[in-house]
Amino acid sequence: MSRDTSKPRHHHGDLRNALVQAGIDLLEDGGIEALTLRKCAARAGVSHAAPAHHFGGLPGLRAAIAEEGFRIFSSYMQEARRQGDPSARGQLKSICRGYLRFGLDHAGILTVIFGNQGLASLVPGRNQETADAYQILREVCAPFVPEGGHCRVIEFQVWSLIHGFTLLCLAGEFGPPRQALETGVFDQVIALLEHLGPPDPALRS
Amino acid sequence: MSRDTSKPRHHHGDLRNALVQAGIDLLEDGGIEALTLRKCAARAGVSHAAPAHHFGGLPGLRAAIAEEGFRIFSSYMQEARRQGDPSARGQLKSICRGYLRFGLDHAGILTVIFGNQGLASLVPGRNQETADAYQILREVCAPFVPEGGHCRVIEFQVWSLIHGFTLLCLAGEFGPPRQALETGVFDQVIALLEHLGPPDPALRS
DNA sequence: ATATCAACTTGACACCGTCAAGTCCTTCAT
DNA sequence: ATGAAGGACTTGACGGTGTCAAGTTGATAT
Repeated sequence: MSRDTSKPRHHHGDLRNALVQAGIDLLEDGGIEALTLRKCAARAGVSHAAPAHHFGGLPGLRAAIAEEGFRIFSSYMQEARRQGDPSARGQLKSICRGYLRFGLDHAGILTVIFGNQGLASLVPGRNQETADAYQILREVCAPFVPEGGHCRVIEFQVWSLIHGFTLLCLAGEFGPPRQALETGVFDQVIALLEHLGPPDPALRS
Repeated sequence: MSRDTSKPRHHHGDLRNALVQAGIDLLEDGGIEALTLRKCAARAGVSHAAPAHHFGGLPGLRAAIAEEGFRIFSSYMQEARRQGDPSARGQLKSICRGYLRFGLDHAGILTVIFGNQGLASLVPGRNQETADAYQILREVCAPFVPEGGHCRVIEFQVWSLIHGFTLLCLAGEFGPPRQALETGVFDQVIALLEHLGPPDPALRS
């Protein structure tokens, strides 16, 4: 027996998650401008002020979506590492490719994650998924850290390069975004990574 | 004899430029969220619908601001090239530094220029200032293009690296943004450029 | 059975972008 | 000089938005 839906129900049960999912759907459909507290509420079938109750306001909703978005991002990174050539360079190339693919697949989520005030302010102290994604970057970069060098430098270099490339692709600066993955432009750009310090011989393919 | 300001004047004379400047001021003060047609109008002392008359709507205002913003960006690039070490690598480092400095000085403008839909859609066919800024990048990258290589590849690599680093700095991913310029982190990151192809001997310092 | 309290609704407010209609002022043809 | 034309700007209205205060519902604890 299904519940009566003709009258407003006051305990949705899982409204918070439903609102986050509704927000992600709006984001994927209409971009960052379409993400609205009231539209989230309407899509979840609740009153217009319900989201504010759970998230405090629009920034809170964005933070919750960023958290979930990072979970998706992390899954892209893990999948990329699984699929990539097992060599150190193959792994690095593959996660860069995964980064770009995530950006093209989920441009709106990327905007929310790294948008405006940045992740740092959205999710103070980070969360598990953030740490997971960054850990993958660390691991894949590790073989390229020169003896006595700072691992952060390599990570920052790789992160900056692929992040910038992804955003400029989305902005259309390199031509039609989808084309970037299919043509060789992407491979040529990350070819710069070939010039990184010599990978650990133990991990060389 | 100054004009009567007690009654609304219907021909401002230079309202379009005044509105763009008001918009830039709003952007610098309160970030991208503070850029509003009505606030622009108020700051310029005109009615709330005046901006729409000149720019068609909010996207049009953003496009006009992006155009002016690119002029500022271009001046940063030119100044950087003037100040940099005259060697090919010194020039490259200096314009990267100029890019980052522009981002830190004018985060809101950077957001408008490369935000969301990207410059490509904002200024179809680009304009002179856009071409100027890109020309500087091309010139500074030229010595690093390997024989028979595609110059676009080097340009895309450099652009991606510095763009990504700037945005991640602004997002706070590398710690307090201002610190990035002062400490050596920035130099370490763009040290990746040291691995670019050998500069033209004629331009080597 | 009753009190408590979180979950959600309702209603209001100010601000926003946009549109239609109106007013002012310049310019240009006569 | 005069009048038509039209651009520059105003006024007023509309629906959508975030946020707040107050109310209502329903599960839970006593």
